[in-house]
Amino acid sequence: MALGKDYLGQDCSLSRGLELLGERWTLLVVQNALYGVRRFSDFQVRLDIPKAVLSDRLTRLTEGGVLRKRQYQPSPPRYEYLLTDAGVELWPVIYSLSVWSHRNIGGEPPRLFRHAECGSGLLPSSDCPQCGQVAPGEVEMYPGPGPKRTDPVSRAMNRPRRLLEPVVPE
Amino acid sequence: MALGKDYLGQDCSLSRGLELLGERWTLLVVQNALYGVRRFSDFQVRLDIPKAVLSDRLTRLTEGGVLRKRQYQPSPPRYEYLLTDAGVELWPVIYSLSVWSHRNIGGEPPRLFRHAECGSGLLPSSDCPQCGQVAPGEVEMYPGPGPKRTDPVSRAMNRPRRLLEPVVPE
DNA sequence: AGTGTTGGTTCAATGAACGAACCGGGGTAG
DNA sequence: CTACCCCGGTTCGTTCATTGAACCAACACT
Repeated sequence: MALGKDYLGQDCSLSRGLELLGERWTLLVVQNALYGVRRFSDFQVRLDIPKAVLSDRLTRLTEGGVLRKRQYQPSPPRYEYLLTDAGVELWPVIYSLSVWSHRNIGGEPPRLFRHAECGSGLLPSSDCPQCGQVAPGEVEMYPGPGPKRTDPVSRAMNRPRRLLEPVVPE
Repeated sequence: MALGKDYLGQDCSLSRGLELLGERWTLLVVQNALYGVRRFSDFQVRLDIPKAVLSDRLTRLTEGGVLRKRQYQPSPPRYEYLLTDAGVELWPVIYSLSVWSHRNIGGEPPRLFRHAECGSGLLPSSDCPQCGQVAPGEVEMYPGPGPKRTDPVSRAMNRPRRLLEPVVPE
C-alpha cells in the first residue's frame, strides 16, 4: 500500500484503518497474536508467509501502535511482538469477521470460543449471551471440528487455552 | 489474490473471509453499498478507483454472494449492485472496524450513526445501548464533523438518511 | 571448528493495481 | 440523419507489491 498509492482522498475512518490493517496477511498476523503467537519464527511457521512480508507487516503494525516489540532476553538477543491495548481491541472485529465467514462461506472452524467464567459460546459481537461484554482474557479457545495444521506452533495452539496466553511450542 | 496465491494452507474461517473481502478496495465497496451506493459509475466517482479494479471487485463480490446484480431498466440497459442478506450482515464488521480506526488512528468522522427509533448513538458492536440489537435499516446516518468529499454522490450521501437507502445524486 | 537457531535482508521473477485510451448500445439535440 | 453524451464496462503498457530462494550476523552448543 505504501506511500502515494494509498486510500487518500477517502474521507472515512475505515479507509485509514485499512491503510494499516488492510494489506495481505496483516489481519492474520493480528489474529495469531491474539491466539498467543509472539515470536517472528512462530508467526512464520504458523502462517507460511514470506519472511520479507512478515518483517514488513510486524514493522508496520508496530509503527501503527497495534504491536509492541520487546526484547525478552539479552543474550542471544531475542524479541517478541506483543499486542498493545489498541491491538487487543481488534478482537471483536476479527471474531465477528470469522463468524461471518463461517456462516456465509462455510468450512468447519478448527477452534471454538467460549466465555471462560460461564462456559457460554460467544455471540458474533464477541459478547457473552449470559454476562454481556467479555474481555479477551476471559475468552477460552478450544479445538473445534475443522481441520488443523500440524506444525508445532499450531499443535501448541490446539490445547484449550485463553486468548493472549503465550504459545509455547515444543 | 486470485488462484494459486491465496491463503490456502490456513485453517481458519478468517482466511476464507479475507480471500473474498481482504483485497484492496473490497471492504470500501461494501461500505458504500451499505451507504446506499448501487451503480457502477457512482462507486467509481465516490471511491476514485480504477474501473478495471472496480469491475473485478463487483464481480467477485457478486460471485461470493455479497452483492447481487440487477438490471433496473430495460432500455438503455442499466444495472445496479444490491447487497444480499449476507452482505448486509457485514455492517457490524465494517462499523466496528471504523470505530476502532477512529479511536486508534484518529481523524474526524464525516458521518455519524444513531438508532433511528430512539436517537441513541451506537456502541462499537453496532448495537444500541438502549434497545440492544439494531437492524441496519434502523440505523440513521447524518453528517459528522470530519471532512467530506464534494463529488455529487458524496454530497447526496451527506444528507441524513437510513443505511441501505439508495443514493440519488443530482 | 563446525552446526544450529533466531531474526532478519537482498534479489530476481511473478502477479496485481493503476490510469489512460478505447468501445458499444442506446439516448438526445440540432 | 448526424453528432455528441452517458453508462458500464474492456484493453493495455507501466508501476508497485508479493513471492520464494539465497544469504547473513549474532550467539549457543558440541
